[in-house]
Amino acid sequence: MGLRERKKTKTRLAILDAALDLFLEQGYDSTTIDQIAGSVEISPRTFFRYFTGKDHLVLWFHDQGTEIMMDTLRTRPADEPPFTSLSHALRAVLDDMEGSTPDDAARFLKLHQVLDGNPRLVGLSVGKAAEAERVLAREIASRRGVDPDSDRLSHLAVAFAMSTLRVGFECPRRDVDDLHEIVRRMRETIELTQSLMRPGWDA
Amino acid sequence: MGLRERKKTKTRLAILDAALDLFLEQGYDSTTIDQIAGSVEISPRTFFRYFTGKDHLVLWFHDQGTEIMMDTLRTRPADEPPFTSLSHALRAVLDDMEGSTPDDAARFLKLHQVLDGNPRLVGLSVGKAAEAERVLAREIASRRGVDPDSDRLSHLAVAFAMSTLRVGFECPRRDVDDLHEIVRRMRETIELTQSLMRPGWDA
DNA sequence: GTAATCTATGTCAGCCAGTGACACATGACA
DNA sequence: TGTCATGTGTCACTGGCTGACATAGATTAC
Repeated sequence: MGLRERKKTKTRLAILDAALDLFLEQGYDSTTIDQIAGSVEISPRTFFRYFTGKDHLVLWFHDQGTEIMMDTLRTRPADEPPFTSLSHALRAVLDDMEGSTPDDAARFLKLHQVLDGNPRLVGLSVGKAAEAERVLAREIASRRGVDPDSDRLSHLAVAFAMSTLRVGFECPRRDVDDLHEIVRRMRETIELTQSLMRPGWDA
Repeated sequence: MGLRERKKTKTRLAILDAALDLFLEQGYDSTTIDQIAGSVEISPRTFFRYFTGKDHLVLWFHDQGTEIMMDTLRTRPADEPPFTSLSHALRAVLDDMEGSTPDDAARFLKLHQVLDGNPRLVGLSVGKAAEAERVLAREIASRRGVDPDSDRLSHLAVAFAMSTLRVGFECPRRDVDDLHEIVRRMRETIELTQSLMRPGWDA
């Protein structure tokens, strides 16, 4: 990896860290792009070359998450029941979280805090997830050999899977200072969901 | 109802109709507040006294929907299983839709079209619904006598209910020109969800 | 009917997010 | 070392949104 590349990832992380700290200090809404750019000594214009917008600072992990899920889905056997495949995909995301570096873990915890203090951001995050849902649902539907646009079961399965992850993520409304604790609750929630469904519902 | 009041609702609907038409003509993103305000001959400043922002023009129905759901929930017996109560709440929303005036129905169909052509707006809508979910989940949890902040079953039940409504709403990806058709599919989806769950799962 | 009041609206000035265009500087590579 | 590619800053601009203030219109009391 060349110097250029290294510098870029360094800048990207610097922006992210500065932004998360500012969000925690003074709130998301009252933090301006100018402030963030100022604290890492780049021009505001440059900020937008690293993140598509202010939102992106708080939604970037979706990019990673849906990529992992799609990759996992593709490796699962085609005749596996959809929700089983999805569970594996969910767990792959959680595995990735648990394997992250201490720095990444710290970022994730800060992000969790920021989201926790701002319902509107949670809404944005859910909205972002919904866009991913459509992609996943199409994948599931085509694996099952049904119409990707109108098969309700595929869409429901994906929606339930994402809801599960989300509820697991936000449900401990108290302060959390450990990434593994969060992941543990998300795993628990996956099992809870499985126990709520009729056996073979997604066959 | 005084003259003042009547004039206000008239203006509100005029704004909404003008906006929806503009969105359909030239797209949501390329329509400006100035254009909308101009076409109903009010100042842009006044626009923001009727709608909180451009988003609101496309999310207003959530206000109505969650209000109906909350009202319905409160009238249900306290010992009823949560998802049963929620199903009634969902159906109350659908009943309200079916009972709407032809003008309202037309607005709703236009809205459906606008959303259909813009994934980002769907994301916004889902995000808005997620904010309502929290309120509903707290209501459900307190009815069940459990901690509104940490009871995962309540949150899951609400999340599943809202997912059901959403999938029913968006799943017919083709053109729809009949409100009843949409409502019918949403009802079908509620029943589909019920058939997927383990009997007594929410007891 | 008139006066006092309350409220909806328009005007103005301004902040912040986000984008395109262009010039410049810095790393990559022959 | 020179050439090319790519990242960065500056500038100018659009559009969403808000606060402050003055005014025009509706409401209420007398």
